[in-house]
Amino acid sequence: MEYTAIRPQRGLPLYLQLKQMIQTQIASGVMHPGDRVPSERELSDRFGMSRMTARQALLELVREGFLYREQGRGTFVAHRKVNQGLLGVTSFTDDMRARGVEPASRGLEQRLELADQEARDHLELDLGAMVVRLKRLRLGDGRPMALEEAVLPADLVPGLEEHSLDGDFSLYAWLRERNIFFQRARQTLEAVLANGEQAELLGVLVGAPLLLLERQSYGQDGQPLEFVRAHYRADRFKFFVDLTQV
Amino acid sequence: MEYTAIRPQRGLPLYLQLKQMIQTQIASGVMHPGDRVPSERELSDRFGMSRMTARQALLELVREGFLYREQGRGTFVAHRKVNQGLLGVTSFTDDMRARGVEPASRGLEQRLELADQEARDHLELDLGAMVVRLKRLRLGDGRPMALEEAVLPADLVPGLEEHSLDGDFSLYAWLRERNIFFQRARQTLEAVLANGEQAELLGVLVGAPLLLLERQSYGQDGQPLEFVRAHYRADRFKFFVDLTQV
DNA sequence: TCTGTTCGTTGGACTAGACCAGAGGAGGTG
DNA sequence: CACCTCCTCTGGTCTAGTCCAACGAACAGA
Repeated sequence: MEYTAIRPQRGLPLYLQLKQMIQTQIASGVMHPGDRVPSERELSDRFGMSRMTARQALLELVREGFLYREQGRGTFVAHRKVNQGLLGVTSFTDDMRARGVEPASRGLEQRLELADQEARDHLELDLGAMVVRLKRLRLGDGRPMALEEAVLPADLVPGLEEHSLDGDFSLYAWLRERNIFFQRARQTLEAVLANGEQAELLGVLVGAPLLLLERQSYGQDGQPLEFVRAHYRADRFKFFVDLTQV
Repeated sequence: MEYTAIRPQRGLPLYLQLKQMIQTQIASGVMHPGDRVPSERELSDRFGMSRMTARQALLELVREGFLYREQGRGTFVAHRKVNQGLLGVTSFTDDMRARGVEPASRGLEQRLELADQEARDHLELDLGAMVVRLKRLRLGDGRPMALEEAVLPADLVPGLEEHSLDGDFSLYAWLRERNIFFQRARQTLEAVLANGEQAELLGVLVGAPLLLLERQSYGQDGQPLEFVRAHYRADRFKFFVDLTQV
């Protein structure tokens, strides 16, 4: 753990500053899963805060899944990546890997464009705002699994429209590297029938059953970060949702 | 808020005792949604504990969705019932009501029986254990929406096998009244085709698309509480999942 | 070599205070 | 009457300690 000065932001609570510092170190790769985080007493000594304050930062990170604690041993960086940053959803990548299938993607569309009505509604943007639109074909072991279209506010993701979408590119990992985390999401899941374009790209017959997922994700300040619409091949896909009360 | 003595259970942390007391009062109907809970200072005075200890109990209940707080005003009993007790899933009842459809049920099977292999696996039971099996047809505005089969350990739900399943009976409400809460759940969702029995009961053609949901729920001690397998009419059903990082 | 015991470290629980900021009611003033 | 100020209540943050329980390493003895 780096020895950084703490009071960089006046006005922001101490425990939040410490929390963000640790969160950044995990996200940036300074600390790895399994690494021990300094103890409550060590942090409070080092940063000149009381133990309860350091404790509050650690407990929040534990609740959010970034750390885990073992009495008598210490506090450690969590292995599971909180399902790509959001409790409860399993991402395409996670789900595929969990079933021993190698995930990949093929970029279909990728452009910076003027937000249309639907995008403005979902992302709470004003007329004239720009968005980045990504359309990808998701593959599992090389076979088509899903068709996914994501729209993000352009000013939040500069450079995204030029990044390669092929191979094992993960949008969530890309965002995480830039310290953009999801805080909340609203997702719907339903069954629909494949239209011509979808059928062709996914390699099924027109009228085949597809799982349609729509997700609206919000960032840490509550601002909309992305809107996703994905069509999954019903015969090759099953959703897992892990739900925790705490 | 009732003035109950606090140290009824030695060994159990004070803040957990307070938390359980408040939780019980909400579940039992002593306190209603919107009611103000005593302030941190009032609770600490009344029960002879420090403010931080009372605070810990309140904050945990806030995190679990039973209470909400407003700075300068107070702490209140939450209106939303955390989606029938579990963050993230919308229950059949909630989802129907949200769409302005009146939910109802028709009991199909209901019996106390020896747990079969599958039930023992899902509920972590020993050979010879008994389970309660409930099979219901779920209706929305009188029309068939889903076929639901739930299996619960018999010793945890005495009397359930004799309770009427028809009308607006809610299993989760029944459990809540007995202070049985879910703590964790694992759910899968996939698309399947209707077989003969399902098609007849749901009023669709054989081969029609259905959404198959399987859920395994765990109680506050981590013991399995129920296993549910439900088939939803794809044309009439859409799942909502609200996901929160905190 | 194995088997306890001791001891330092960690997280868990708890105390008794402090100051701040937001909400809202009680009064006073125009 | 309408408006403003002040005072009290609330939760939010923070301090500087205490004692306990679990873990594990170092150590001592059979």
